[in-house]
Amino acid sequence: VAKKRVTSADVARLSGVSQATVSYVMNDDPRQSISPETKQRVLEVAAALGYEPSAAARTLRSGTSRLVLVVLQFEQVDPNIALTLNALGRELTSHGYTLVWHVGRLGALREPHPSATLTPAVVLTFGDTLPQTERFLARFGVPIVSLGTGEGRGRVGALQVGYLFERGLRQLVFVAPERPDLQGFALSHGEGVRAACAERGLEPPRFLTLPMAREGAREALKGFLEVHPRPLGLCCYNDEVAFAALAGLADHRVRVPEDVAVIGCDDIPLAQLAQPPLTTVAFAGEASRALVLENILAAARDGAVQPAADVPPAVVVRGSA
Amino acid sequence: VAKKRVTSADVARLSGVSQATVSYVMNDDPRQSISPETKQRVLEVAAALGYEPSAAARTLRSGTSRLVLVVLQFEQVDPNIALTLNALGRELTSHGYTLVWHVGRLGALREPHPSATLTPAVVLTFGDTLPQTERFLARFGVPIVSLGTGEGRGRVGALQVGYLFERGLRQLVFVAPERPDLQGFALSHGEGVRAACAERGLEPPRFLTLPMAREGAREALKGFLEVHPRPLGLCCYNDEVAFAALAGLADHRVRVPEDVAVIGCDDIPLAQLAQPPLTTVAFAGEASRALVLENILAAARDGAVQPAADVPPAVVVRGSA
DNA sequence: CTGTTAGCGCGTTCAG
DNA sequence: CTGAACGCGCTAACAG
Repeated sequence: VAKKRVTSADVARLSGVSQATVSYVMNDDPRQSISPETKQRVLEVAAALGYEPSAAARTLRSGTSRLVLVVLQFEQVDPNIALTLNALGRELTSHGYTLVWHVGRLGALREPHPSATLTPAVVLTFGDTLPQTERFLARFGVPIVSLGTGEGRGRVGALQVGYLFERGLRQLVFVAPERPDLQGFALSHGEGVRAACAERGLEPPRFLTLPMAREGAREALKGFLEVHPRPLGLCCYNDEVAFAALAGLADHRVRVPEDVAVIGCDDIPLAQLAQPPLTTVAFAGEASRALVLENILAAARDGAVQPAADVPPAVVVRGSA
Repeated sequence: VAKKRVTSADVARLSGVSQATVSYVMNDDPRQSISPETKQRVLEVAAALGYEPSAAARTLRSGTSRLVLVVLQFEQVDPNIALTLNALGRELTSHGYTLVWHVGRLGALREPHPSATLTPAVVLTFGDTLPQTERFLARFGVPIVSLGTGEGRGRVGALQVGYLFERGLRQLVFVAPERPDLQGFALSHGEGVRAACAERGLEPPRFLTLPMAREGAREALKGFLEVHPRPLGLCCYNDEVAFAALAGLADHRVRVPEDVAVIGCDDIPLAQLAQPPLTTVAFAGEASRALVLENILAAARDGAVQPAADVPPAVVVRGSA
């Protein structure tokens, strides 16, 4: 059922002009002057035929596509990241670019980077690009724009410690998730917590890894609570982990925040619906989005690689700490 | 800084063969017999040069890319959907396809469908494709594979009602989210609830729309609870809405499940961590994934449009109902 | 000014 | 295993 594509040649023939003219009209080429009548006619024919220029041919010729690829090396997509990317996608659309996502870990496997199949104008990452991938992209002149870095996570640790310290907590814990796709970020977050504790003369934070299954979280917490005296302050890697902590604590009838204070990170939409409402750290994404957009467009134009946008996190105080 | 791309012609020249041979070797063309030595040599040269075939040229020539585009018309990505798509993506990769996501509503706007820029081999949807989009894709011979339909949501309603009915609840409520990107699905879900109630001779379900902000949820619930006698059974559109309901109920000191029973849908990872653990409806995704994969590959090969895969939902009993 | 001709970009594929 | 045409749109050079 091979429907033959409508090509610019078809449009040219039916409107009685040359292919070149069609191209000029379709792209509003400023270096050419086309009479209004011709322009009109070409556009009408194109619309009537449902002509849509072939992205492949266009990319082949111009050497670059109008695609922006964001690589999310996670198993799931953080709601806030989804929201931000959505907004970014809309803005890019209005600039003629299309934002697509590639979700999932890549690396160890022998497969080519998705950008090989996509030839995007720009690749967006979260500062978690492997060196080999960077080289790969550099070879093809695909600029990388970073949306965030491990550094951000480090600062989160400091904020969490600072807040809990002010609340009078002296015994702190870094709670990490089991998810392997997050270990890199978790490491730098944990490091931030450790450094902040040292800075305040607190003893080094304990490290606790919590499964996301309720029973698992309960068990892991049980052993931990038996060994460590309260009050305790839990610096959670993110809000999901904080939910697991909250659930486990509830199962052990531990009072939050009196006996154990819990602070998360990311401020996911469900955070405010936790029991008690989750105190957490939020990234003020809005402020920097314009900057990110600028970076992307600049990179798409002249391949300039900009530094990562700076997103300052801040504590959102609710009931859990 | 224009690095010149390595082309198949370069590889051909350096390995002393024709471009055609390079192509045959790279694609392992079964209709050609290439001597092992030649093959070896070509592959070595290609590797040494870092040759990567141009996706654009390939697409242009063969008329189809190795891309699979999934269109998610939501603002956020349901964790289970993310997990499923991730697994699917890995499987597709091993078949030489690349799965990319386009997230966000499209439609009313004048922008072209992302597939115009991507020329994917297949488009994946959730049965929420607009007729105009379908026509658009049909014109270019891009097959659509559906990963789910509104029907599925209808069946969810029946399951929720059935379960609550067995638990002795007679006064049921359908709780919808405010998110505009979900109204279509919510409608068919609500319809399922209504039908199931009618079938059992219950009075028609009330409809309640709940904001995702805690205060909003509390307020909305307050008015509702004043008017309606308990016990009440809440059929929630999804687990997020159920969390909002749970939070609001907790704020009003309503006992769950004794006074108000709450059942969600989707079984998101956080569901088991709710207070109390959330009873919900889960889709047994695993079973059907192989089928979906088959559908996609078949569609990519010969453009066959298969019926939507059948995913049977089931109740997961926990503490909230 | 208005529009045309012709070649390019790169991998695929058919007839030798 | 090769030569050469081909897919489709872009654009420099050129003609009316």
